[in-house]
Amino acid sequence: MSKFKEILKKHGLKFTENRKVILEQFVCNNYALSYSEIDSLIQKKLDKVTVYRTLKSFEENGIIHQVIDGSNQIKYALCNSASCSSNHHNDAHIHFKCDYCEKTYCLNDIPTPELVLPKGYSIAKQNVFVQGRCQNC
Amino acid sequence: MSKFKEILKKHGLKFTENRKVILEQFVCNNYALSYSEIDSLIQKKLDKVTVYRTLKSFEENGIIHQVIDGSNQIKYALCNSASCSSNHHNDAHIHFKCDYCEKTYCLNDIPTPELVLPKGYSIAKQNVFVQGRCQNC
DNA sequence: AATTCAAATGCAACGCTGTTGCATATATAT
DNA sequence: ATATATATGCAACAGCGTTGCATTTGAATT
Repeated sequence: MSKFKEILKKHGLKFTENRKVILEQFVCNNYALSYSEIDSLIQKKLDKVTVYRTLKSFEENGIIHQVIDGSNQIKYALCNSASCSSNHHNDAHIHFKCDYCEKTYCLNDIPTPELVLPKGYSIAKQNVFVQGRCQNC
Repeated sequence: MSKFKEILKKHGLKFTENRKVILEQFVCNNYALSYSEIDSLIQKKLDKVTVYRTLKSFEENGIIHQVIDGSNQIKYALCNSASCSSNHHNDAHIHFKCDYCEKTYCLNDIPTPELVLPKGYSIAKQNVFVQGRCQNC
């Protein structure tokens, strides 16, 4: 069984050519992707509805997670396979957006810091992203 | 001189009725506002181009700063008057988005934490926002 | 108070993001 | 080979944010 088929199966998704093509982009690129980036990267021309729905089902099944980087587009990146499964995400790491190459990377090894908020606030989720210059720029 | 006129003057902007109306929303609401929220809050019907351009000039002149809260809309909140001026923002505090009332607040007293990144990354700006339940919900 | 001029505003038009409803195609289990 | 649930594509739509251009207006000057 191909690598991509395996990943899809493991997360309870049918294998289709379109899903393979989209998943491949996440596996082969180590930065967060938006719809428009995926559309540019792939050869096969997919309807945008297909892409958006595929992204949503990947997210719901623990394959990818949303990455917020202030771009006003929804971006996604591969989950750290160990920690995420269907309907239970665990992506509490920092994201880094490079101001030069404009790519946003998961820093999977850097957890989000512990914060203390004023009385009355309860924390459900933390989002930390850092802008600056990346290793390659 | 009215309060609003004073603020605008101090930041080098002409006083206009439209600017007054928009600035008023930021002064009277202690949470971050998007274009559509401003449009709903104000009585006078303004062209959206005017609102967007006003927001941009407020930002450029140190009156408001962008607030990223994963909503995929540009939001802004008043700057802490002490620390921001034209073309020099200093808003390194945490933002809190309430999952219940869906408002995003500046926690001006909670600075963004110090982070240590892997070799090769340099930090220009940090963005931290926390989701959860706010004081009022 | 009238004049002037740069700056602010409004309008029209546009491109992009993301979504919904519905008809058709396809992966997989039988 | 067949059946069926699901994936896909198409059409249409609503909202965000921007640009170009013509008009209006704030405020400085006379």
